[in-house]
Amino acid sequence: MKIRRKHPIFIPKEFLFVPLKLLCSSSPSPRNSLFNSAQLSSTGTSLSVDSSSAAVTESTRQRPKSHLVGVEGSDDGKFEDSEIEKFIYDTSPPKQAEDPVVYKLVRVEGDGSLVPATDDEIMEVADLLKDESIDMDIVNDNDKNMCITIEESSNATTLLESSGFLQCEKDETDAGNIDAMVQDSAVPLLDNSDARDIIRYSDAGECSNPPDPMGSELSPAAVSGSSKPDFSKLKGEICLDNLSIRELHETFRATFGRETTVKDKAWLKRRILMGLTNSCDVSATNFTIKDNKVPTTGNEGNSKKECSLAKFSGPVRAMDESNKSSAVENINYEEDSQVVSAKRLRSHVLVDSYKPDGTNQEEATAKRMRKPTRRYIEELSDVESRERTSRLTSSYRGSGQGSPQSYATKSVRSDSRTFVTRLDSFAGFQVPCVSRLRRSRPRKDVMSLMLVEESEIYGHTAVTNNTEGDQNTTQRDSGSSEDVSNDNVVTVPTAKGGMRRKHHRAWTLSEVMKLVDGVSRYGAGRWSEIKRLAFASYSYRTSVDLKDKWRNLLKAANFASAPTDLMNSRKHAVTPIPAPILSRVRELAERNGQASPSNVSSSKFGLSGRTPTGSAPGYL
DNA sequence: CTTAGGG
DNA sequence: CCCTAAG
Repeated sequence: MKIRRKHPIFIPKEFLFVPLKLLCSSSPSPRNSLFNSAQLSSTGTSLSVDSSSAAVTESTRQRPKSHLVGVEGSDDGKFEDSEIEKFIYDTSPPKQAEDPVVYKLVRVEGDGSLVPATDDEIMEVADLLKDESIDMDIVNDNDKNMCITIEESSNATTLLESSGFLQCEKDETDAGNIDAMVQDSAVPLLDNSDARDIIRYSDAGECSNPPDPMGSELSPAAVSGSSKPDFSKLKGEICLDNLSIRELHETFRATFGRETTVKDKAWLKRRILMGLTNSCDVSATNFTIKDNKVPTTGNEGNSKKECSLAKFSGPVRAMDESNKSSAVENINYEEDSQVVSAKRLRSHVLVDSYKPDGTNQEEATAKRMRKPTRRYIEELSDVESRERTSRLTSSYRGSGQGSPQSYATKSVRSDSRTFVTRLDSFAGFQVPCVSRLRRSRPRKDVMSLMLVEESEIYGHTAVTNNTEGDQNTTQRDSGSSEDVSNDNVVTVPTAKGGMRRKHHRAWTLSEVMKLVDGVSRYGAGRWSEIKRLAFASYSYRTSVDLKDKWRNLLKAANFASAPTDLMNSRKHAVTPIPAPILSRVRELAERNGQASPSNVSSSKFGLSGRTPTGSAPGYL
């Protein structure tokens, strides 16, 4: 048998696969009512808490903010839009002819209404599916248990990476294995020539899932119960509130094609509603971080969700995890999903394992703990690491630098296997905190600087004093700035065998000018002042940095004054500091009674007179 | 914490 | 640039 891997299918958020049966049942109610009742919105934000569980349960994972609705239904042809028909795969298996599942691709409008997808849109999605080499099997077996498998048939590595999806059945680092698998995997069913192939019906036998997925994993009731979903409950206005548990169960079965033993009415309702929207916005919308805190406490909704999620067994949890991962990744924090326990994704999820009392909460919590961040990982030796960490803790704490109290707990393996990096105090979440291990400066700086700095044109003094703008973690972080952390970080071998980080950020001319200006204004030595006033925007320059730079400038200035050749060579090579600036430096140095290192004797001696250089007299 | 100086 | 010793 072919080896197949379940994989989320990524569909633009505006799109939905909606079973016609549900979408446009012959009921009197408008076709949109169903979804409106579910508070479906194109952004998915209103689909809070419950959507997650629904999504998870359906096991059709996709990128947050995508909706993939999969519910059984039959086409009663209410959609007149002919183009949609193209998307319908109406050749249901012979045996299932009486009750085929027909999906339509629809677009979700901002107001939550559904609009039949146009040809272009269909193709778009189709291409999407195809590009990702995914195919989705919808198995409709005799028991009416729906089995949706999304399989990935190529380039697992890329996909996994891009989706933050964890390699489920394999070892994370085993790329080769993946490749091998990929080659073994099924040829995509998708064929550009026919979008309908995207959705395929097949017998249970074709389901690549482990044998007997239904029987073994579904509650007995599902098997023994009436073999055909009862859609009656789904017709017309959905008014779940008025339904009894019993009815809810019916509806549930109609919606998901299987039974549930859950007794929780509210839960059932949510599940049913959400099952229709099947959004994976879990983390994206619900896990928003506010004020550096994850609203877990006191938020019934969230905690409840957690519970729900926790209820699901392995596969589901894995997906949940991946969800989070990708969500996080959307904010652009690279990470290795390390859902260690991630099993394979399965379409048939065990909803039935849900228990209203929320027993496994800790498990969920534990799961959420892992939040890999590949960056800023210390590769220091244990010794140094410890040293540094302790240092950081103590100084940061006391200084009230205000950065989230999270510390790199460390470690990476060169083989790309990243491990836990940061643990945040709150909610056991690891917040993608981009604070650098920069000594004495863990806060916002990182952000603010990126925006300014490099943008400056060399030699141009136009220093956009962007105030300490606290560019919050929310925005940005995409292209531009990364460098700060990535590049410039050179590891220098230490005597003890450890490696220490060396952040090198070349001083731009404008910075130098600012520095000179600052010195002239506040005087050399008052680095903290200068830093605060003149370098407010250059948060990455510490007062020490300024001091060092000034020292270097002095050296350069005094050195450059005499030999021209050397100066030139240096100019081109290292720091092309314009003569005028050096002059000023010299002038200032002299004014401040600073002796240039290399010139000590001379200055000390013949300082009675003004410095020879034609420095602008009376500057200041 | 800020400076100053050495590495 | 980092580290540390001194106010």
